[in-house]
Amino acid sequence: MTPAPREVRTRVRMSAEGRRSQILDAATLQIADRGFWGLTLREVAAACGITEAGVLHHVGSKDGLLVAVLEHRDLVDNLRLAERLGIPVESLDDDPVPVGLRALCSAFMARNATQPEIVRLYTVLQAESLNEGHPAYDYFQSREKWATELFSRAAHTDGVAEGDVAATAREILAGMDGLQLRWLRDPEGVDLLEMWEDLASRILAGR
Amino acid sequence: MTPAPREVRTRVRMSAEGRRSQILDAATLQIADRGFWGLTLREVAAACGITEAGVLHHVGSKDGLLVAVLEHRDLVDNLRLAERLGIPVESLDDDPVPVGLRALCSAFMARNATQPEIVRLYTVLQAESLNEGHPAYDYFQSREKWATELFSRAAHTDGVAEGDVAATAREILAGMDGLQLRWLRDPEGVDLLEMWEDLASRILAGR
DNA sequence: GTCTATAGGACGATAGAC
DNA sequence: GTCTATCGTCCTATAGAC
Repeated sequence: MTPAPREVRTRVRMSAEGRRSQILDAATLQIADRGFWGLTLREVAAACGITEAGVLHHVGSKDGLLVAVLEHRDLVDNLRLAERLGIPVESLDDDPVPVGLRALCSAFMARNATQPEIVRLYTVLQAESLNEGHPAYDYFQSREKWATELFSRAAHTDGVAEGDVAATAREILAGMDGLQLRWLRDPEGVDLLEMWEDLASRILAGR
Repeated sequence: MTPAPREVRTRVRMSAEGRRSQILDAATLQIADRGFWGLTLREVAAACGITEAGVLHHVGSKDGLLVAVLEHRDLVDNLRLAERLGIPVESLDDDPVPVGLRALCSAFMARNATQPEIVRLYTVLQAESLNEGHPAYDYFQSREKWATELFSRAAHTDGVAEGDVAATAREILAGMDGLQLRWLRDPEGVDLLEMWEDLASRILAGR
């Protein structure tokens, strides 16, 4: 018997940037599937056609991979949101925000409806990171604060009564998360945007 | 130097029932902290003062442990809910339900407010199990169905317009999940029941 | 009912060659 | 920039003694 010839797979050569973004994409999917504790460098490496050492070269550590994924999402998703609103990204941080609460909400949900995998990523990590020991604990604490303030500013722009602003923002964020959960569990059976518009009307009625 | 005497720890003898319930309690806390993928038999065993083999003797496998935890919660939590409503557990399955929607919701949330660790358990598993490969996928699919039907029947009892029943139930469940998430992230900063009563009023206004 | 012992992998990470 | 090789650890599960 002649020994099977050592298979020399032609590996794809990539630029550092290209490889890194391929790694982030693979990790994003796997975190959405199994959360951070279920993420393995091995599977990410396999999906990219390189070794675990290769992955670590680009992101440093498993924690570093998570951070990189979240930073990348912040960048991309804020851009997509601003695009839908027809405003520059930076003005999301302006006070007052150049857009009303209802328009902001709709843009948010319309964007999310186009990327279920990303919504699932956030849903899983948001729950997992309720524990202080989770590497994304701080990230999600400040993300919640950021979102609350953004929606509060938009509520203010819309003329919602002063005392109601914080509660309104909280109810909106809560409703979004809850509806998205149901949409992810049964994407065919429910229409995210239709559910949202109905709930939003009720939350905002009379304020 | 005399060698340190071999420490013979007096192990606590327990009945099978007692040990099993100790195991379920320990697993409940760890799943709430790290989800199913982060759960390890080692830590559960350590918390109970026995070995991994000891844990497996009682629950068969890691999957079996998760199932046992969820079945135990169903039993206990439904009892606590029925108690608050002043009805027997079985009548939760009656049609019509002997209780109105608003009362059902309030009892639900009042019970949950007393057990944050359990709420966290469900929050984490509900997100993790969005993936079909998760051992609790089926459980949460049927739990969602069960809850939707329960709240729909209560809505019907309350006289909510026929066409609105399903949407109402969905919005209520979504709102509960979303508010609980915020409460778990900042238990001191927000009042779960106060937030809920305000949101519930808005969801139910005019139906 | 719980133990010891162990199998048999999977995991994250590092060092150093190419 | 990616590899091979390896370390040391953690993991679930089984077999069989006590």
